[in-house]
Amino acid sequence: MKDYLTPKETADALRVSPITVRVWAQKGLLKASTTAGGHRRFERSEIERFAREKGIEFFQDDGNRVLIVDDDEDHLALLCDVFRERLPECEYETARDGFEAGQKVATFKPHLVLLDLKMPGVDGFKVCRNIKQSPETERIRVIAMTGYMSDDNVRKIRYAGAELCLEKPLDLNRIVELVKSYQKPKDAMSS
Amino acid sequence: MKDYLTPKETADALRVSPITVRVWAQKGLLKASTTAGGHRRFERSEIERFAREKGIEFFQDDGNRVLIVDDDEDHLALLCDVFRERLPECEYETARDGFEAGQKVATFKPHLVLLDLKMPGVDGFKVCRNIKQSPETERIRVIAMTGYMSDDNVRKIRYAGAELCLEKPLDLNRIVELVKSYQKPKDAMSS
DNA sequence: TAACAATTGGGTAATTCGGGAT
DNA sequence: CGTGTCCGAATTACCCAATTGT
Repeated sequence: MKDYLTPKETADALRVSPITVRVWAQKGLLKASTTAGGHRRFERSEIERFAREKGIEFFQDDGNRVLIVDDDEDHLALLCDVFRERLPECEYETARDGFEAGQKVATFKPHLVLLDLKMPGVDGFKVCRNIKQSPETERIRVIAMTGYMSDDNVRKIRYAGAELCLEKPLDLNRIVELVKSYQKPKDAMSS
Repeated sequence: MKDYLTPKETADALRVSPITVRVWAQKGLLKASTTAGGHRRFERSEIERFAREKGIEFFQDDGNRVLIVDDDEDHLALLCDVFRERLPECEYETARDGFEAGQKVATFKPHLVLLDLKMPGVDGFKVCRNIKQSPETERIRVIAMTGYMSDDNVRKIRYAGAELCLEKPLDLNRIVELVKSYQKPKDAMSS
């Protein structure tokens, strides 16, 4: 996912004409960098700031992005393949440890995280808590996956903010249906 | 660390499509060497020259950013305070675990990471390796800190790509001097 | 070595951009 | 305040065979 937008993309995202975006940029309301040829580029974060300030909506959130976090390479590949085939309309990214998960959450901005809890050296609970604690990421849904479905585990992960906890081995049909049901709703009633 | 960039990497750095980079290369605006198969490779210094000549801040590399990674809240606060007082010209961010470290590396884009290796549930070696493996972050310097300065630890962290490894408790004067010495050089004479 | 996905180069056409006056 | 139009220039899309990296 690019971290910058062209003027037209920015205009589409703010539901405004490109000319208006240009004027805003000229007035300095919307900070921009420029390409070598003088065309403007806008940082995603800057547009978010501007939209928040003006109280308008930022419509760049098309597409459903799913981040799969698992330290088992094979398991990761399997999940990816299944999802890509069954839900090709989503984008997928993967992470093998906490660091990667943090990077991908920050750059890929997933709507949904499939989180394996059983990673040696990586605390899945902590990852979940981190996601849910920051205002920037708290709206990301988290589905936990664990091989040890103890009451304690379930309580802890729900407390950490996960939507639900699945037991491994996974019922692939079920999880595909779940992810489908967590896709971004088409009617975004805000009132 | 690679000293050349592919067209796509160059395009990302200059916030432009690969096609545009190709056009620039064809016009001779951007000097490039070619592989045996005819694909272009761009030197980092050449890209910097081009960016400077066109007057674009191609990475807003004004300011020196330091990320401090430590799971000990007190230690973290202490280091932060010391640095803020002794090196007020730098910006500082903190991370308490791998996830946060990933997030901060992606968003804060530090030039230097002070990395504590002794974090339960967080593998500092892995964090270092992650940073050094990705082209986006490989240029970030890493200074490791450990309470257990065994030969094995030192070897491992150097192998993971860290610049050096310090023993805790830290010599604060020394580490301040070190960070100072790792600041962005002011004279980037290219000719 | 073979296979495979992602990237690249080349050329032309289409789109988008910035600026300014309106 | 947001937008349409004109123009020259910058950027990108599209085609497809070849290259690269794993």
